Amino acid sequence: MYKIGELANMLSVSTDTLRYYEKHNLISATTRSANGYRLYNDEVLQIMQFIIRAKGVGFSLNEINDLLSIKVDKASHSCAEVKSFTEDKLQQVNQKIAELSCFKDSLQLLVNACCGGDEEATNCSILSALENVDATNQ
Amino acid sequence: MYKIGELANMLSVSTDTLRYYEKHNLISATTRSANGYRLYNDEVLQIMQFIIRAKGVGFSLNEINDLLSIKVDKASHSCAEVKSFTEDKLQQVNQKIAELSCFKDSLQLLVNACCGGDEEATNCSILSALENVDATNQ
DNA sequence: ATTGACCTTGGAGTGTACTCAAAGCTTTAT
DNA sequence: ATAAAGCTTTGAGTACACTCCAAGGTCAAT
Repeated sequence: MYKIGELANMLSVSTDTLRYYEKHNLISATTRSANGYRLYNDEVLQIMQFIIRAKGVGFSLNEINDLLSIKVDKASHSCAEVKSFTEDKLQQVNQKIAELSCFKDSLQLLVNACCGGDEEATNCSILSALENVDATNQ
Repeated sequence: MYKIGELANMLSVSTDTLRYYEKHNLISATTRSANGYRLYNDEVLQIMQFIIRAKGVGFSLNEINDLLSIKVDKASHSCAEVKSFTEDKLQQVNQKIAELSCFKDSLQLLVNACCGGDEEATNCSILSALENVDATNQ
């Protein structure tokens, strides 16, 4: 079990951030010690890693909350709802991947163009590089 | 040339947003009409599309500004700097793609598990699905 | 000529996601 | 035993990215 400072350290976030996420129901302390200190187990560590990743790719804390609340439960009456919600998110993720692939290709073009050929710099900005990528990729 | 309302409409953003981006040097009006109205050409449209995409995958306006300012210029003395900056961004993008791929696989697992097999729901949350994906993908 | 939809600027207000400070209790180290 | 570091809560402050409002000028249609 980790104290809040230990967990914060492992994740490179502040203790304030962990308390903020608790307040907004993204995580909760596994238990409290006799003196009232928050104690966390590895599951919370894992959830936090998920949250940090999801934030990094542009999901808001609300959206992350939605993602975390996805439960495929045999007994659930709302299985169809869960499925359609998850499918929506899947499509969002696919869209993000497609956009990032465009970025990647254009950045790669820039890297290749720069300092590569001495004589010609065919792409002089990320926009002109994107133009090339857009043209060939779609 | 488009007036601000026309451009905003094409992009599904507000005119306030366009003025906000101008104030923060992400875009600028191509010219002004005699009466002081902002007028935009297709280049600005393209830049805005880039900004919207980049925002969608988690880049801040400051980072987007950095991306937009990448210029591979034969005459530039800082070609090496540009190259290394671009390579850094490329790595960031690759990282984001890798994380999204994890998300994608785990969401796909959830979609498949839900309402698919009548008897078994092997993955009951995005976290347990992610566990499976992490284990097999890395 | 006047109504309504559009544009201008400047400045205030909002939501999200932290971040810091105050006042006080607990633990660890010297 | 005392100081430093770490924990608690509550509440205020900050940065980012808009979003809205006020006061006024412009344009197209009736």
